[in-house]
Amino acid sequence: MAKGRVKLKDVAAAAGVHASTVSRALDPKTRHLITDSLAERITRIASELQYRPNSIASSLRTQQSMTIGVLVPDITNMIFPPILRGIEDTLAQQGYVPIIANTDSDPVKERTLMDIMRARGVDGLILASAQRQDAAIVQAMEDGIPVVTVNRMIDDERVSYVINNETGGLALAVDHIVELGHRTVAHLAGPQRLSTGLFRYYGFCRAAKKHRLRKWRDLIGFAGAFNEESGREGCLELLDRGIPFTALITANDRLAIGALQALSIRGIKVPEEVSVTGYNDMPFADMTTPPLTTVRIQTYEAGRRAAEIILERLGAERGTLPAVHEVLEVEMVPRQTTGPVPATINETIFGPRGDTPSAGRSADIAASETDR
Amino acid sequence: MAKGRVKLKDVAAAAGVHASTVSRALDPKTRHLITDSLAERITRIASELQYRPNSIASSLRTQQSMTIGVLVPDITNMIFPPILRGIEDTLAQQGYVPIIANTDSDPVKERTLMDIMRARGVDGLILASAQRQDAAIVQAMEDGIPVVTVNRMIDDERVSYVINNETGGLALAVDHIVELGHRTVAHLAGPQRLSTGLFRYYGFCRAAKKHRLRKWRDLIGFAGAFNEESGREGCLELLDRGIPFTALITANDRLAIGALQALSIRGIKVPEEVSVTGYNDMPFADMTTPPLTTVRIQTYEAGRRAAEIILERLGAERGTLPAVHEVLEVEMVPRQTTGPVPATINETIFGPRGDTPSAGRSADIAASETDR
DNA sequence: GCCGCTTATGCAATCGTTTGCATATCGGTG
DNA sequence: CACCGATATGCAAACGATTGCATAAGCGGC
Repeated sequence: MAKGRVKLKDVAAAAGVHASTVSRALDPKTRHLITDSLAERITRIASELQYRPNSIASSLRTQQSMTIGVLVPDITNMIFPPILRGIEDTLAQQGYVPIIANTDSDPVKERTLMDIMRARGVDGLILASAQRQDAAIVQAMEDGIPVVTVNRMIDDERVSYVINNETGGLALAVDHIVELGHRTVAHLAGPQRLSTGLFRYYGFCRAAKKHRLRKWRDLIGFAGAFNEESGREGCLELLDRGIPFTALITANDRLAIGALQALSIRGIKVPEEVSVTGYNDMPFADMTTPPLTTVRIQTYEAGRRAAEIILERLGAERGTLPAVHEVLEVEMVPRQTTGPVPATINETIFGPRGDTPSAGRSADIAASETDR
Repeated sequence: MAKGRVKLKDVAAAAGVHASTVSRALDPKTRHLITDSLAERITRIASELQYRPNSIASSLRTQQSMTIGVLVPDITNMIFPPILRGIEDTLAQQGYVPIIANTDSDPVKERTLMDIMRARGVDGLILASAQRQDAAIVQAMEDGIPVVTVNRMIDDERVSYVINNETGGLALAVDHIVELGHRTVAHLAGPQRLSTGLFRYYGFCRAAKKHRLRKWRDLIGFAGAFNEESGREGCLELLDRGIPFTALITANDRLAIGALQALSIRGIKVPEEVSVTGYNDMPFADMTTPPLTTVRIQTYEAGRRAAEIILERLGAERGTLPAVHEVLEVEMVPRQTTGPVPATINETIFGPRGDTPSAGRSADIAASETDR
C-alpha cells in the first residue's frame, strides 16, 4: 500500500478548511451543502494534489466495501469469462468491483472462499458455482447478505438466479434432430447435482415423450462431470449398450467433444452414421471437426443481469425484496455434426468392444426391454 | 456488508479480557505474548462465536490491504485465464487476493483502472496488459508500488517481468519448418507495440538469416492486433504480394486461425500447398482443422512466478530489491498444419484477386526485389 | 436594530483492529 | 520480606473518511 498518500486532511489544510468540508465538497451527494465557489476550489485543489480517497477508510466508516464476491468453478472453463465480463462491466457502472475466485467445484473450497469474501466485507455475492444442494449459499442468504446465482440455480427458491432456458433449449435440440428424421436418439446427460444437468435431462425426457421417440428411456447416460473425458466415456458406454441410435444429444459442448472423440475412435462417421448436438455454444464450438451443432446460451447477458440484480438488492433493506428468478432465452445453432437420418443403420457399430471391457450387462438388460 | 457481525470486543467480553488480548491471541505472530491456556480459551470462544476478523479495519490499521491488482487485456482471451489461475493460487497461499480487471487494450482504461486499484489500496500490481511504452506502469513503479508484468514486458528495464522465450520460440517454429524442407517462408508478425509481437518478429528475422531463407524480407506482414480478423487480412495481403511461399509463420494462434480461414477462402490446401504455424498453444489450438502446429508457452507457470515475485517485493523495503527478469522456456508442438514442402509450387495461388482490391502495389515492388 | 430563520462550516465521535507503552502479577533471590 | 526482572495483560491512540449535531454567519422583516 502506498506510503505518504495525500489524504483528506492535506487537502483541507491546503484549502484552509476542515476535512469534513472537503469530504462533503467531493461527494456529489453532499456537494449541495457547500457553497459552489468553495466546492469548486476544493475540487481543484484536490485534483492538483492528486488526492485519491482511501476507500478502505471509507469502507470502514460506511460499512460498504463496494466489492462483490464472485465464485466460479474454474475460470479456464471458457463459458465463464464472458459471464465475468458481463458482471464486471455492469458493476463498474456503479463503482463496484468484483472479487473473483475459483472453487474447482469443491464444496469445501467454496465454503472457505465464501468465508474469506465475507471477512473481506463483500457487499454481495454472485455465484456461478452453485450446486443444487448448497448449504453455504442458503447460510449466506439467511445471514442477510445479498446473493444471486448465475447460470445455475439451487433448489431453494428463496435465492435469486439468472439462468438460461435449459429445458426449452434441450427441446430445441431434439426438435432439430427429429426434423432431420431421427427416431431413436440417445441423451448423454450432465451431472444431476447441477441444475443445468438436471433441467437439460428433464428437457430431453419431455421432448422425447412429445415426439414419441423410440427406446429413449434406455438411451440415457449420465456423465459425472461436464468435461471431454466424461463425454468420451459416456458415449462409449451408450454405444456398448447395443441399442442402435442415430443421434446423440449431449448436455454440454465439452461432453459433445468427448463424444465426437469416442465416435471417431470407434470409426463411426458424424453426421453420416450418428448426429451429435452439444449445448452452450462455447467459444470455439465452431472449430471442432465437423463444426458442432449446439444450443447457444446467453453468457455475457446472464452476468450483466446477475450484477444488476445484486445492485438492486444492495440499496434495499435486508430481505425486503422478493427473490428474482430470471430465465434467458436460448437459440438453436445448427452446424455440421447433425444431418439427415441414415437410410440404413449399421448395427455392427453398437455393442461392447473387446478392448473396452465396460458396462455390457446393463446393455443386455436394456436391449431386452421394449420401446416405450 | 453484514450487519451485526461479532467483533473483537464481543469475543473479549465473552472471554472477560481486553480486545487487544484477543487480537494478540488470534494472531500467530503475537500469540506467544499470551499465556497458552488463555490463548487457547480465547481461540475456542472466538470460533464458538464464529468470529471473523474484519479485514477492512485491519487493513486500515496496518496499511496493508492484502490485495494485488491484476490487469489483463481481456479475460475472454483464453491465454489469460490460466495465467490468472497461477496468480490466484499462488497469492492465496499467503492470504492475498487478486483484484482482476480488463483493460480491453485501451491505455486510458488501463490508467483509470490502475487509479481505482491504487485508491483501493492494492499492495502490488501484476500486469498482463502492458504495452512496451507504458507511462502508467513507470509511474506506478516510481511511486513505489511493487509492479511486475507477466507474459509481456515494457521497454523500461527497471520493472520486473516474467515472459516466455519469444525469440527462441519463433526460432523453434522456423527450425521445424526448415526441417520440412521449406525455403521461402512468410511471417505474419504481431503488433510491434507489444513485446510479444516485437520479439517474435526478431526471432523470425534472426532465424531467417541463420537459415538463409529466400526473399524473407519481402514476406513479412504486420498484424494490427492478435485476433482472427487481423490474421485473415494479414494473410490475404501476404498472398496478394505475388511472391510465392510455402510456409507461413504467424506470431500467434489466433492470427494462425485467421490465416487458415484466408487460405481456405482462396482454396489453398494446408499443409499440402502452404504450411502454417501458430504461437501460444492456446486451449483448443488442437481443435482447428487441421490441428494447429504451434509453440507452447507457459501460462499458469508465468502467473505463478509473477505472483511469487510480487510477494517477495511486498516484504522488502521500497525499491530495495533489483528488478527480476525471468524468461520461461517454450516448446514446439508439431501438429497437422505443417508438412513437407510441396514438390512444385502452384504459382497461380499468389497475387491479388479481383475481389480483394488491396495492397497490390507493394507486392509489385516487393516482387521485383531480389533475394537477400 | 433586533429577532429568528436559513445556510454554510466546524467539531468530534465513530467504524474495528493493531500496537507502543504502562501497569499488574508472579517467581525467585539475597 | 523487600526487591528485581520477566512476563502477561490492559489502555489508549492511531489508521482516514464520514456524518449527526453544534455553531457561526448571513439575511430579511418589522
